[in-house]
Amino acid sequence: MQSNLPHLQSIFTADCVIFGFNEGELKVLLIERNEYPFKDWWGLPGFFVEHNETIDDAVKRILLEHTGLKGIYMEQLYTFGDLKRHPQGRIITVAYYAMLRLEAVNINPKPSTNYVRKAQWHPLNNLPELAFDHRNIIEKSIEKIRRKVSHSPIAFELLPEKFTLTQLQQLYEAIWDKKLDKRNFRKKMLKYNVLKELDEKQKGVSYRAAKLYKFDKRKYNKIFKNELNFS
Amino acid sequence: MQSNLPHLQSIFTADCVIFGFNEGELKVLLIERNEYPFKDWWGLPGFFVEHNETIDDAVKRILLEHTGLKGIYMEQLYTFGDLKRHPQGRIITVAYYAMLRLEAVNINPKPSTNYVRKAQWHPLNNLPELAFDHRNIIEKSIEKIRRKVSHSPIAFELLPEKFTLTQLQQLYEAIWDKKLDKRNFRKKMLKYNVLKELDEKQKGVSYRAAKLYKFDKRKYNKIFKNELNFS
DNA sequence: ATATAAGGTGTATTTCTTACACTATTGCTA
DNA sequence: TAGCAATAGTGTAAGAAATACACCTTATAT
Repeated sequence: MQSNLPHLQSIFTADCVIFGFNEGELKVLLIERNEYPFKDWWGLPGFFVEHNETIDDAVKRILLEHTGLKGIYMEQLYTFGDLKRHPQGRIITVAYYAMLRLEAVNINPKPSTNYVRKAQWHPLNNLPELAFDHRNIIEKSIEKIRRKVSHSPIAFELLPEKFTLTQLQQLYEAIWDKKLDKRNFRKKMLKYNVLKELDEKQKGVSYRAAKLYKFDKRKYNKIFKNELNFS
Repeated sequence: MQSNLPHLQSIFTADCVIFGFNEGELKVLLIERNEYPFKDWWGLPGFFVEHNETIDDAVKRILLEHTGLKGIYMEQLYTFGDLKRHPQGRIITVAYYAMLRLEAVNINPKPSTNYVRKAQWHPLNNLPELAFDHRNIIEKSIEKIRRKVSHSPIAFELLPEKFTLTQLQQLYEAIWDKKLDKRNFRKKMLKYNVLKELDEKQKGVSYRAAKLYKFDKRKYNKIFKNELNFS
């Protein structure tokens, strides 16, 4: 191969769609922008990728700078490249998504970058108007997790470590936006044999407390080489 | 929103993974490169995206210039951005894939661009050494179509308009790289009710000729709002 | 003590999946 | 032209999974 080829640059951004689940609702983590374009608007955590970092690294760095979140595993979703999506020219963006335990993480109220004023969870069903094509990116993400949740146990990533079967069911209902049958749901979930029943009950509720369960990752890895079928 | 923002550029490429099916084998369309880097190597059809075209448009244009193929519907697969994937610097590439009826299309033996010497089908199980990270891109594509073929009838895109059930079965066997039971396969396929039996038989074979079938897209669209489950 | 609110449980029916082997048809060739 | 070679085409029984459906239990609050 010939050397001394011209060195080319590339300028593009990476955006993060971070899902959480709380009080029976799916939430998305948004930031309030402190810079043009779309100054003062809400949008996804996202920024330019540097020349010397992979996209995977960039998206982690950006999430950390914007929200304080660290060590989150994100998956690539899609690359958006409409000509009009960015006012400064055709800037493509590579979008990533992740699902996490909302109550197990701390959002930094004061981001480490001046480009962002603050980060905040917003219910998926009641989003503000968003910068760029971020609304569209979120919609694509939710379609993705709907497909993904059918054959892989990602839903557990959204729940606290110890959860009740009702919480688990509510999560599936929120993702699919439809009601499920309680008995059939439990039968199916328990049959997969990836839940570990704990000797512990819910606390602080004013009705009969439910048993708590844990997702048993070891059992899961043993039993399923490839894919489950939660649907 | 403030105007007079600086105008930014972006330099990146788009690559095409085009699958065909023929003689019981999956094939990929490769081009022989006529330019540095990787001059004389085989690789995927792919090139730089212009500033005034969407990625979707670019990938269509590039495929046409490299192979003569027109009007092919491609879906985005993934964006690859390793630091070392391109010798001219960190050039990311947005990969697309498509499946098509190999015998229904004509590959242009003389590409309309000087960057490419010729285009040719190669069996997936016997690929030459490839430029850049194109091997990796092809592997990701085959994983994608394996997942996709389980819940959507894309396999029909690879077959000639009229096909036998054995051909259909061989295609699924090639995609999943495993043998299927003939009786169960036929039962399941016919039950979905998206095949139309024709009054016609295979010709030119030296054994009992098989019935020909067509994929009935109208039936499909009527019956299934969302997804099938071919698995 | 009673009301409230959610937890927790089983069965019958239907549908889907799987495993499995022989006869039928056509063209070729000795 | 007999028969061989090669693939087409077909059914059933058993087990697994999906679905539809309603009532009693338990903890807390008043």
